[in-house]
Amino acid sequence: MPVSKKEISPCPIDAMLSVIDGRWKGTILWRLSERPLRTSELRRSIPGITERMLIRHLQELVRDGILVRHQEQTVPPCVRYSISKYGLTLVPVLEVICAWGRNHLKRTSGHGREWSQAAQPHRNVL
Amino acid sequence: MPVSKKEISPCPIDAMLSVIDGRWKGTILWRLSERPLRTSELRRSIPGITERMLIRHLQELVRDGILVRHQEQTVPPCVRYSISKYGLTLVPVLEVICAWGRNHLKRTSGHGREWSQAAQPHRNVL
DNA sequence: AGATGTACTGACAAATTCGTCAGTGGATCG
DNA sequence: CGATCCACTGACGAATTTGTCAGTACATCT
Repeated sequence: MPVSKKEISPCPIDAMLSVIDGRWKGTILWRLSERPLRTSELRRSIPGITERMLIRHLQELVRDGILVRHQEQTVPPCVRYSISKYGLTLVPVLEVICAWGRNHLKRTSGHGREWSQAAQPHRNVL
Repeated sequence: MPVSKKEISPCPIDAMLSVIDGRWKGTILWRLSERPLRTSELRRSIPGITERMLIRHLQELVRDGILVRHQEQTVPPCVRYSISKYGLTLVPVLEVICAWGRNHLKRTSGHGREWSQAAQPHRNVL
C-alpha cells in the first residue's frame, strides 16, 4: 500500500499522474511546449518558482523521458531543455486536461472569484 | 505562490488536477464509473485504502460536484455514492489519461517489473 | 452478553513534497 | 577587485497529505 504516487503502481492513471504531478510541472511543460528554453530562461518565465524546485522537476521530467537536456560544454555552462519526441505524446493529454479544467474554473467561479479577471500569472491560454 | 494544489489557482491544469489529485481518487472514480456503491462496498473493493482516506476523498469529490451522496434514512445508515452528471464529463478525460498511462507503463517496464503480470489489484482495464 | 457491521469524526503521527539558504567554479562586467 | 550570472547540489525546516487509532449510536447475529 504505497504512500506516494511516486512509487510504481500498476494503475495507468497513477502512472500518468506521477509524471505530471509536481507543483510546477504543468507550467514547465507548458513553457517548453512553445520552444526549448535555458534553465534560467525557464526560471524567469515562471513567476514564483525557485531555482531549486525548477531543477528538481526538470530532472524528474528528464528521468521520465519527457524532456531532453542539451548541454553545450562552455563556460559558463549553457543548458537547454526541450520536449522529447516521447514527451510530445503528452501534449494532447495536457490539452484535454486543460480544456476540462478551464470549464471547471468557469463553473466554480461566481463564488470565490479572486483572480478570475486579473490576467493569469502563468500557463494561461492554450 | 501557493504551496498546495488545493489552493485555487487560475491555471486550468492545476484546477483539473486538484480534482483528481489524491492518493485514491482515481481508483474511487474508476469504481464508481461502473456503478454506484455504498461506502463499505467501495472500501472493500479498493485493497489498501483505509476508511479514513476513503471518506475524506469522497467528501472532497462531493464538494467538487463530481459525486452525489444518497442517504437512506435507516438504521443502520445506508449511504450510496454515484457519479454526478457533471462528474460524467470527467470520465473521457480519465480515459485519455489512462490510455497514456498504460502506454507509459509498457514503455517503463522491461526494467523494474514487479507487478507487470500479476493481475493488477485495481482499476485494471478500461 | 459480546461481537460485528454501518458511516463517520477527531486527534495525532508518519511520509512526502516544497521552499529557503548557503555554497561551487569560472568568466564577464563595472 | 567585488559583483553577477550560470547550472546545480546538499542540508534542513515548513507545509501538506496520508495513515493510524480510538470512539460514536444503534442493530443484528451468535
